[in-house]
Amino acid sequence: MRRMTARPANAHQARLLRLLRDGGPNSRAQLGDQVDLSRSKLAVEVDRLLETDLVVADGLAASRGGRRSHNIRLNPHLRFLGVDIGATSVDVAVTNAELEILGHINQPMDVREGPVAVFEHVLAMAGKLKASGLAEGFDGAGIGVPGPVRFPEGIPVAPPIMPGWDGFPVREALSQDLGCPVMVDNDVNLMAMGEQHAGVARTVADFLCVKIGTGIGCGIVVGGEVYRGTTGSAGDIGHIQAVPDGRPCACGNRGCLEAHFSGAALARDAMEAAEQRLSGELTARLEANGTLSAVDVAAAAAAGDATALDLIREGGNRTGQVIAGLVSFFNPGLVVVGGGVTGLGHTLLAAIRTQVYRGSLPLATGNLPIVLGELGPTAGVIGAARLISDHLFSPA
Amino acid sequence: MRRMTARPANAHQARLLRLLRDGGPNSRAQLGDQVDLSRSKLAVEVDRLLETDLVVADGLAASRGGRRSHNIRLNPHLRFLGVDIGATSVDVAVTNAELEILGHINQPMDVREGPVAVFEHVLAMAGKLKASGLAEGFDGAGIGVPGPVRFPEGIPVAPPIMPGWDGFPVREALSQDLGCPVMVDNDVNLMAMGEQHAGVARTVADFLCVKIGTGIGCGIVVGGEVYRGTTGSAGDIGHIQAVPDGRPCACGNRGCLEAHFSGAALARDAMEAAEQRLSGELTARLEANGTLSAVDVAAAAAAGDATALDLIREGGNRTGQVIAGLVSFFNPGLVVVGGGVTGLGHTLLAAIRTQVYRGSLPLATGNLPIVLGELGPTAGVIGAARLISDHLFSPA
DNA sequence: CTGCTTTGTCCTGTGAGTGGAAAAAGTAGG
DNA sequence: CCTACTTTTTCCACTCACAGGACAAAGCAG
Repeated sequence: MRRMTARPANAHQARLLRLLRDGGPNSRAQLGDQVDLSRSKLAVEVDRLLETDLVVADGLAASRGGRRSHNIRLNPHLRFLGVDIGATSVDVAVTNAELEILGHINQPMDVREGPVAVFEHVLAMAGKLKASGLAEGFDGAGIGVPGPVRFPEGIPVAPPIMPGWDGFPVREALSQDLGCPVMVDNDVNLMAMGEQHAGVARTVADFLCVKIGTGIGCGIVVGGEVYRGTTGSAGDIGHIQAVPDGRPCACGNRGCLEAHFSGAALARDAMEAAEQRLSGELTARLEANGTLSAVDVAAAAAAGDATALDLIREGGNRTGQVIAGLVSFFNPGLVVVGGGVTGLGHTLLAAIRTQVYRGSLPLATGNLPIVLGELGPTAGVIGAARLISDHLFSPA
Repeated sequence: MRRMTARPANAHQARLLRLLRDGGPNSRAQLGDQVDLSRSKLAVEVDRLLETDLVVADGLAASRGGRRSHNIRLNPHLRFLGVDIGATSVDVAVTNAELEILGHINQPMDVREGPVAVFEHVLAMAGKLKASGLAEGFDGAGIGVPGPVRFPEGIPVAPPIMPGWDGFPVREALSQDLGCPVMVDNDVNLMAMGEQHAGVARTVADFLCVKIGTGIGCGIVVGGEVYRGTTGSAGDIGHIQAVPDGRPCACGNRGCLEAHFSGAALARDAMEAAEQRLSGELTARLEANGTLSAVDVAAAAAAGDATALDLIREGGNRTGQVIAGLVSFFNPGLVVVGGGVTGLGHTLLAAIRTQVYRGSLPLATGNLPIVLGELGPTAGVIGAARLISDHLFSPA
């Protein structure tokens, strides 16, 4: 199929496209109820969208008591590619225009291999998805990278954990390789957008999305829009000081949150505990695999191992203290906790909640849900698809 | 003079009013350069504004090489009232429609007297300004209160330092008493708007405005707009934990920033030091006045008193550590420090800068100015006038 | 006094958008 | 099957905002 290049010609069309994206197939009459346009105007704009092929007719809707309305929907052949590059693995997914995941591949990989090597893999994965018949091509792609991004240009800037990416023109390069429009953002921001689109944050305008993976970051959503800060590094909370004169961190300071709790820190702590034979469960796992990761800690905790639980609780406390400060400052309507370590589940969440509810004022915490993300590993790729669709479904 | 009740009829008129407010008198031709409207359309809108009396003709402009253009300006009889209620004093000012201060009164007062008593004073002060011939009446008033506000309704909610104000309908009551539209906001937010309108933050879209007075608060500006949070308590950084297991705070926790550094905390520390005879300067002042305030510490520091300087430095360090965290999180383009204790000047600022530049990542601090507010005690009232003018100069 | 520039006004054309009328396509009830 | 009522869709005339050109008014430079 020829790829779509059309873009909405005006704000009305953009509005309609987003309604169809978020609400699925819809009758013309239903659309009319949601936008404030006269029937005539609506008909004109819908007809123009049909001409662009972005939208197709989809039979007749059920009657609402009178003449049946014509259904329309986004072209079912539209395909978005969502790419979520983590520190140690990559997720690639294909979605339709309604941002439903049609296929999803995860593959371990080290970002430190550099952009060229990583994108080779990504393109291969995208190729595999195409080959399995899910897509003939892509109409747009969203890319998440684990570091700050100069958003308008789609270029990583000074990313601490991915040297070699600094200044690499991700957007331009991938746009070339994929032959479609591309948008690039921080992986944490994409997770926030994912949870906003299809997860727990659907109805909240101002919220925080804390992602605890190899590192720790925080997506900030203000008035329904991701806030990226002046240089694109907003939400970089991993290097907030959590422990005065605490552990040395890769950034040069001491006591950074990330040095005390994150996938990497947790694995290291677990290894230490295992070597000191503090925990039978962890020691056994270490001897079995030769190494330990956050997953092992989660499993040990699930098995009731006290040491593992203590590690999680202490990390949750540290994280909760930092979040408590952010809650006081930002007064969000929701805090979402996600990322790799969410396998630690409710032990972690309980520790965070305790600290936040204790450390912030009642007015800020009174009606503040603190919850785990709903989408797990798909949040990032859904957010990526959402990013590019927001871009494409806006007036040219 | 009859008070103006007119409001702009559309976004174009609102735009023009704001241009005249921020840029002063302007010729029709100059306005044409700034808005993207045809000359005919512009002429129509300007004529309509002239009819409303919000705008008046103001002679001929200098020639720009051809026919001279007609100047127009906001009606010079328009008057806004700016009220900044602090914990221990109140500022009331009259401005013209260009938000220039025509008269300004400050008066000591305790907010804990409650809203009725305070507003009696405020109305008396407004009356005094009227009596001195600065205004015949007010076309709008902005009110700042030292606590969280449910913004749309203009009602304080659960303000810690002003019991008795909780739920008091400030906006409605004052609107009645003054006979003009009223908007209410947190005093810190108003300070931020003041510095944005006429101070150091004129050209910055995303910035933080830290106000250190009796308490500590932080105005958050995102994309040029004040961010107030879900319940109106955003920026309430006084109760972020700055010292683990630190001093007990009025809020019930320990180690809150406000308990360790603020006008009140500083005064108490100074008294302690004076009583222990650690500082001749402070002891002398204590004996002379019977009490000490932040002003005394500032004076002692200016005289080179080591104890006073230490107090300031330590407070600055604590504050700087908290701000460092906020900078990592928010990635602002500017940090403004203001409020009562700015008398402490560069000693304070240096301590804050040291902590922020040390404690945040280079990408966030690389090009981050940290400066003192430019407007001093007038920031609040200018911000208040700006608040109500933004409201009035928007489409009805 | 003569060109040239800028500013303001007038006027007409265009395109977006509204809202009513009527046709088309249903449902519900006799 | 027919009738009365609903909802949806199309068609059309009308309004309104706005752009942009023509032209007059006003000023500058020589």
